[in-house]
This record gives sequence, structure tokens and C-alpha cells, in this order.
Amino acid sequence: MAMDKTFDTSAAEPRLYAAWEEAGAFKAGAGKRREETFTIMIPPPNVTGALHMGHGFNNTLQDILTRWHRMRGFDTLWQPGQDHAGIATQLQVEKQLAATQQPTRAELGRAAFIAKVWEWKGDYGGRIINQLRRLGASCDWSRNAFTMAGAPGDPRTGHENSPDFHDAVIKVFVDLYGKGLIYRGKRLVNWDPHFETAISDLEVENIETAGHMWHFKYPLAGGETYEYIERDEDGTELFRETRDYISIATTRPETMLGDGAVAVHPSDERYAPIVGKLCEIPVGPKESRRLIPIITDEYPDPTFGSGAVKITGAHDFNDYGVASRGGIPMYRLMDTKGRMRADGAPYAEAAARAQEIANGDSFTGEEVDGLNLVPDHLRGMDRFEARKAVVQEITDEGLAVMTEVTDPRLGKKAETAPVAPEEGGEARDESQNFVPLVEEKLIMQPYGDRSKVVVEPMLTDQWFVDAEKLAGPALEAVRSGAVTIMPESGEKTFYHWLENIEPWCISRQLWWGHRVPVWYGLDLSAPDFKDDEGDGELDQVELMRLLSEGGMLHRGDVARCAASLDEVRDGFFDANADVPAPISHARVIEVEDKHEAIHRFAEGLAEYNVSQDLTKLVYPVWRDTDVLDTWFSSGLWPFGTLGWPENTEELRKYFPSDVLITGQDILFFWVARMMMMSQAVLGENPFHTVYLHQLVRDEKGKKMSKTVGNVVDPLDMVDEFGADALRFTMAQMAAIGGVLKFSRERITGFRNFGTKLWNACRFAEMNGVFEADVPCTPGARPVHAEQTVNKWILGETGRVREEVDAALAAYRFNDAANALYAFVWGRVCDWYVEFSKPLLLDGPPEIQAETRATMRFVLEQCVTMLHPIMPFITEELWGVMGNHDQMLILTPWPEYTADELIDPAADAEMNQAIALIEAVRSARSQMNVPAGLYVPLLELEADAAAQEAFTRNETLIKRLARIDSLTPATEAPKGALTVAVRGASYAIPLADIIDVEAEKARLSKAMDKLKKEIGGLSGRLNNPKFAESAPEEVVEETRANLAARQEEEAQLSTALARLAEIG
RNA sequence: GGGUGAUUAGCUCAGUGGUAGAGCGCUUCGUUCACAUCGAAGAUGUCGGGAGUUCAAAUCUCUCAUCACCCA
Repeated sequence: MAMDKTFDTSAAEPRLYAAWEEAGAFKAGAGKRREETFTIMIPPPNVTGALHMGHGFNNTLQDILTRWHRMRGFDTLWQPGQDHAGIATQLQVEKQLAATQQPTRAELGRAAFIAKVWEWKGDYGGRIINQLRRLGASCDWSRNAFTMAGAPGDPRTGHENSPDFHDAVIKVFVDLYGKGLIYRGKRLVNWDPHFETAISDLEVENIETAGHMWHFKYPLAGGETYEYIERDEDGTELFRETRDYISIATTRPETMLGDGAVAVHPSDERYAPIVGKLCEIPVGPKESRRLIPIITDEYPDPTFGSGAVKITGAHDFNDYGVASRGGIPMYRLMDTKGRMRADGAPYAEAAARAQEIANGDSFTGEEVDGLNLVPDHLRGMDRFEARKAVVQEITDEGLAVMTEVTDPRLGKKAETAPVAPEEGGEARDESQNFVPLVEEKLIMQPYGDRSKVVVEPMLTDQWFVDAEKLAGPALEAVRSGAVTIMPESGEKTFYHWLENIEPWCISRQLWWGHRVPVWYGLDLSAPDFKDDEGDGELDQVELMRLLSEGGMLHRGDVARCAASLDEVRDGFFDANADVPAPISHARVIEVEDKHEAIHRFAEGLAEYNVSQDLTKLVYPVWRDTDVLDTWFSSGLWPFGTLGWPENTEELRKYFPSDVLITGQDILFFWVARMMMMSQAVLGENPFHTVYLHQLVRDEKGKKMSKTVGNVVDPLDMVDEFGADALRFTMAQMAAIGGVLKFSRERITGFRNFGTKLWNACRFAEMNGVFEADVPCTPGARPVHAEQTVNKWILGETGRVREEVDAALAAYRFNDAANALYAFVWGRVCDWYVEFSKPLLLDGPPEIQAETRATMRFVLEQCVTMLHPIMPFITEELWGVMGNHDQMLILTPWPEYTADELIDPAADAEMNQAIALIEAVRSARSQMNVPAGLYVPLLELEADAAAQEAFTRNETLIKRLARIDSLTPATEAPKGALTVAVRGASYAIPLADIIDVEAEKARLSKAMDKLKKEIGGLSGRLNNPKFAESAPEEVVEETRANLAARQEEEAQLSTALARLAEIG
């Protein structure tokens, strides 16, 4: 059956993929022929994700390595899976609930909502998997893992065999907590007011946004004044003024309400007279204005703005640092939705207490956090509304710094500078010429990448990993070379980050995720919880006092961490051991929260009081409501996917993995964390090589973005060009560390490449190369050949085998792709197939047989070596070839060497023949000899090698160069084209046809080029230092080169002289 | 402001000391029985500027310029 002219990708790809899966070819260890393992952990895509070009690139490279190792007989595992993507998934499900008129998340409650998420995961979680399949990814899908596997409610849809990831996550948390490496603390975090959770730096996009900078006056306490003097570098006075205020610039006036201080640089002489004094925050009810101290800190930049910075420790990362250093209270102003707080005592009361603190009273963080310093009329207002109100109030009070209307800092507003009266403008009094200084400027604003709302730095209770302690082994791994990061520049970035690492905030105020395994109970050991009589028992009076006075609510709690409630029970018993009876005997039960705990506790006591029944006494505990950052579980990926904490066979076999291929952008967020976690948990590095790549961009190098509209969907590319073309494009642009620009032109070219290969096989098929009687080459051992062309192409095959292996071993995917492209198209198709034609069509039977066998071998090698990059078309061709006992995907990779296959004589001979054909073609084409015309060739001179090359390959040279005869001649006839090759010189007599002038020009041009080369070569050789210092073989090569050029030059000058005779 | 990287043919990019490369595009020719998703031939480079090291520099060093990305 004749083959089609092209490969039908859309029909064949699903069929081939199904066949691989059915054959179990993707399974861990499939086709293994040696004990060495090769493991790649897929960077788990979000379960909500859709395949984009980055995935396409990333997974293509992983698949290339996986298929290559599998064919080489390694015990290979490409471990797939998805991560549960806390925020993204929760968002997705909430959207769906809204779209289908279902109850909201809040209405459903935690347990019911999580059930919905699991449902959603079952329905849609498999999308990205199916998309990866279309790329040809040969993951072991039977092991598909999920970072939430085994968590409460998991119905196990789509990750049926996943190890119980939940166990792993909880165990690691408990262990690290036990070692003090995880702790709870109040720190400033990125807060997403839309999702009402802390988010990681990774989830924050800093976008330059048009914003404003307001300048306000903070009056000095008690109307005090000072001399404000500005000087230039030489100390010359530029400006002097008596001021009763300090000028502050801010982009966020609403945070003024929470200011704890004003800071200036210690070296700033302008403010030296007022350091240590108090100034007034110019906002809020006049009668309870707060005074705050003016302090010094290294942070303020004296050259920026006024040089004085307001310090709001609870709402700004820089201020947080200053406040921590200076013991400045940090007042939280907003609630979880980013609205101004509405809780707590009235403003006057809170402000009074804050004033006591500013005056030197001692305070605790907890107390300060309880103080709501939002004036009553602003409470509950959105933060941006509050900003407007604050600005308005300050301006109305005359405390905005004023400037002339023409001040360029005003931006667009400044353009409306009034026309002077004398020029016909309206007359204005002075006050109209001044306006509040509100600079228009670009501000870096943090946005939540999912919510798209402005992220609020917020002081909240969160869980942290002591990353500094975990960083050591990870740093050491790279420093010592145990882990290699490619490209090398990644290592520098890695050091820099790990050396300056911050505590890692791992808690999220979400529902979808691994819940923090910590329970809290009422602190019964507090000093005022005592029995008055000292009889070791609590009477009702004592108990009621404690409960009714509400003391319990505001007291700290006791916390216990363990994998389950059962396991924490003992811990709580211990905590209560010293508590007076009968409470020390109370039963530990779980409740929702602290309020319920107090209620149930009191209830139990009351019942006990009546019945004296000890079983009525309960000690209620409630679990932390936070879940863990998705990256926390992703950090366990390299061993969690293999079944840890169980000591599974897979864990022993496939951990540590080999190489991690991932985007540069998650070097810190993921790669570093995997390294830290693997070291902390297993004391090993999770892999030995990290291959980092850049973003896939559009052809102009722009980021692909929906808003710009330059997104290319990899699946569209698969539809249009086939997965192989896309994969080849990816491989070909994968230069280490290179910029990845995706272009349609390229993918078109590589689709064509596939067609080229297809048609070479089609030719072979038409010429009986795949007939059953053609000997096969089991184990990829080459056939024996006598014919020069066959020997030659075998040598070329050996060369490319080494090239491809060397390239892949060095992760130089582009080199591997290019080598194969050049071999298949430039050697096999352009030359070997052409050379084979006379042999296959007219040759004697034994030569025909040998050539068929050789061609079969060569084409088999082409598809074998191309398989990791282009799996579909190669598997299909493998099937067309027939006669194989297994699919290509499991066929052994060749191991022959170039040395074994290269026949130097055949090599030289074919190169001579190719050079001659090219020279004749070039001469003909340039001199406009009709392409179809067969011409005679005269051999003017030729050394033995050249003669032999001709005679032994006469048929194919004649055919490819369109020559009808070769005749020796002592002299070229007048009017002939000259064809010079190494060791020989020929002429094509075409007196009637050729244009003598054109031929002269052609030869002169070649001559010029030669002379230039000869000049360079002899220049080097004539330099005595060259011969002294350069390696022997370089000198030798240069000599040989020069000789060859000179010989050619001689031939050309003879030819030119001949032409000169004609005139 | 700090860090990292880039600058090579019209375009996109390889090329870590030894005669400047590939693909695409372009020009000319070609319907020869594998392939027009093709074939043959051809043109195009002071390797960003400058300095240094070296027998030898696109490649190593310094410097300047421009651009990109990451972090503040």
C-alpha cells in the first residue's frame, strides 16, 4: 500500500498515544534493561491550569530526556501530578457556584464548600493532563499525584493511586514544629483583601501605576519652632525658614492614622534640632490628636522628598523595619477586607491610650493590635474612600504643603498654568496661585495576581518556617557542586536569595488546603485562675468569675501540634496537670472556635456542679483555621509523590530524582524550597541538576499576555502543525539560558522537516526497502556495506549518533535538534537518497540488496534518534517499516560509535564526489547553462584520489551534475567553464553558450576570495611566534589549508589566463 | 537604586581562544517518476563602540553605550 504524501497528524497522534499507553510504555521501569534509574519529577501544574507555551516547552524537554533514557534502557520514571493551587481553585469554585446560582462559600460553610471543591476537581482537574497527552508527554499517568491527595473528603478522582500527600504534609509540619523550625508569629505579610488571606511574594505582581504623592505638615507639639535650613554640597545656605512643622510626603495618606513616629536620617542636619521632639498627626478629631516622636533611622533617604518619613509599622514593609528597630508601636488600621477597622473602643479612648504609649508607657504587641485608631467617622470605610476623606480633611485644615500652580511636579494639572493678567489672563489674588502639592507620579503598586486588587501589607498572626536555618544545606549543595544549576547565572541568583532569606510565611486564610495541625485550648494556668480557699478545688464562684468576666477570651491560649486530635489529647492533659481538680480530669473535645470553647466549658462545669458527674466536664479545643501555602506541599514533591513517609519501594528506587526542568521564575519559590525540604526531611538533595529556562515569549520577544493579545495556544499549534513540529520547535530553541521566542515561521519549517523525513521513507517504501526480505538490524547494529555511498552514510550516521548523545547529555537540546535536522535533511535526503537512486533502480541485484539494507538501517536510525523529539511521526514510520517486534518507544537506543562506522576512504571519496557535483552545479547555474542540459566534462588534471573518486562514482556524479561524458584532455578548449576542486581541475566546453566576460568575472571573484584567505593563512605561518606557541595540529592544519588554497589558486589563474587569450 | 543577562547576516538565533554558522526571508533558475510542506544556485557580517591580554579574540579582561529581566 502506497504511503500518503504527508503525515496526517490529527488522525495518527491520538491513535499512537493510545497504543503507547495500552502497551504500558509510560509505566515506571517500562523496557528497562539496566538497574540505573532516571527520574524526572514534573513541576506540578495547577489543577486549575490550562496548558500554555511555558508548559509546552517545559514538558517537551522533560519528555525528550525521559524517552531518551527509556530507550537507553534506564529504569525510567517521569512522575506526573498537579498541585492543589489554594487560591486559584477556591476562586474557580466560587465562580462556578455564583454562575450556577448555588449558595456562596460563606453560606455553605467550610466542610460543604470543600466537598464542592473536590467535586470540581473530579470534573475539571483532568484538563491539563489531557492537554499534556496531546503534546505526547510520556508520564506514568498511573502514578498521577496530587498535593491534596488523602486530605479529608478526598474522593480520589483523577489521582486514584497518588500517595497520601496529606500525611506527608502534616508529618513534615509536626516534625518541623517540634524542632522549632515552624512557629507562629505576628509579622507583616502581603494581604489580599479580596480573598482575605496572606499571599506569598510570588502571588504579588508589582505594577507601575499612576498615583499621587501628597505633602503634609505635621505640626510640632506645643507650637514649637525651629530653623529649617537647606544647604548645597559645599555647605552654602540655599534656603532658610522658621518652621513650626515637619513636612512629610506619602502616597498613602489613610495610613497616617496608624503612624507611630516620624523618622529622619541621623545625618540629616535639617531636622537635627527637632529629633526627639513630638509632632502631631494632622488628622482626626482635633480634641484627641495624637503626638508621635521624631526619631532617627538609617532607612529615610535625605535626598528623597522632604527627607522625613512617617512610620506606619503595620502597613508598610520598610516602616515595619524601622518600627521593629525603634520599638515603635504598630497600629493596624484595616480589617481583612481592606476596610478601615470598626471594632474596639471608641476613637477617643484608643487615641488616649496610644498617646500614653507615645509618651513612654510600656505596651505589648497584642494590646497595640487591639487599639483601633481609626476616627469614628471613618470606621468601616473602604481604604480608598478613607484616603480621599483624610486628604480632604487635612487640606481643609490648611495643613497641606502648598506650591505654585505652575509647579511641574503637579503633572498634568500644572499645564493649566494661568495666563498672566498682562497677557490677557484673568487676574488672581495670591491665594489662587497656590495649590496643595500633590505630585503626579508612577508608583509601584503591589497587586494580587489572582484578585487584581491592591495588596495591603498587614500585620497579622501567621505561621512561619525558619527558612534561614533550612537554607544552609541548600546553599551548601550548590556550592559544593552536588547540585548544578543551569544556566550558571542561576547559581548566583540562588546564593543571593538564600543568603538574604526571610522567614517563610506558610499560612493562608483559605479553606482549600492542608489545615494547620495545631489545636488550641483555654489557658487554665493563668495566675488569676486560682482557688481562694486553697482546698485544691474550684468552687462555682471562682469559676463563674473567670468565665463571666470574660477574662478567658482575652487571655492567650495553649497550643498543641500533632497529626490528629487523638494525638494532641495527651498534650492537653499534660498542660492541665497542675490545674485544680476536678477540671484536670476534663475530657478533651473538639469545637469550632474559642467562643464555643468557653461556652461548652462553662456548660460542662455547670452540669458538673449540679450532678457532680465527672463525665460532664469537658476541655474543649479548637483547631487552627489556617491552611498551608500550596508551595509548602509542593516543597515535598520530590518524595511525597513517591509515598514518603511510607518507606516505599519507589521511594528507595527513584529518590533522589535526576533533573528538574522548570522556569527560572520559580527558582526560589519552588526549587529552593524543595532543596530545603528534602534536606530537612530526608537529609538528601532532591536532584543533581536543575535546568532553568526563561519565559516563552512571542516572536518579537514580548511576554505573551491576554491583554496584549499575543498569546499563542500550544494546542492550536498542535492542531495546525502537529505535536512533533511544536516539539521540534521547542527543542530547537532550547539553547541553555536562551531567550525563547516562539514564531510561526519556525514551526512551519519544522512541520516541513517532518514531511521531508516522511517522504524519504515514502521513497524507500516505493523502492522495496521495507520489504520483508530486507534484513533487519536487531539491537541497532549496523549492516555491512561494500558500496562507497553506503559506507559513507553509515559513517555519517555514527557521527550524528555521537553528536546527539553528547548534546542531550549536556542538556543542549538545540544542538541535538540541529544535528538531526542537518543529518536527516542535509545528508540523508539531499545526498544519500539521490546517490541511492542509480543503485536501487539500475544496480546489480547484490548492490540493490545492500543498498536497501543500508537505507533501511539509516532510516531506522533517523526515526530512532528523532523519536525523543518527534515521537509521533517516528513511531508511525516505525510501523510503516514493519518487521519490528516492539514499538519504537521501547526500542533500544543505538550505541555504535563514529569510529566503528566511519570508513575514512569512503568518506574522502564521497566528499570529493560531492565537491565536484557542487562545483559543476555552481558553474552551470552561474553561467546560465540550462538546468536540463547534459554537458560533457573534460578532465584537465586530476590526482589519483580524484580520478578514483570519479570513476568509482561515475554514474551518480553524471546524474547529479548532469554530465554526459568524461574525457581526459591535456588542454581546455577555448571557451570553456573551469571547474576546480581539490586535487583536480575540469572544464566544460561550451564555446557557443558561454559568456566569456561573465566567466572571467566569476573566476576573478573566486580568486579574490582565495587570495584573501591565502594572505591570512600565510601571514600567520610567517609569524615565527605562531609556530612556536600554537599547538602542533593547528600549525599543521594551517599549512595543509594554505597548500590547498594555493593549488586552487593555480588552477584558477591558468583558467583566467586561458580566458584572457580569447579576449 | 541594587543585581543578572543580552548586543553576531534583513529577521530569529547558535557559536566559552585556532579560516564567521543555521533556520527563515530575499534574488535567479527548475513541473527529472520521495517530497512544491520540494529541488539547484546566489547575495548579505569592520561579531554594539573603545582599550587591553595573547602567536591568535565573536569568544578572556576593563570601559562606554543601548536594551531586557529580576529585586527594592
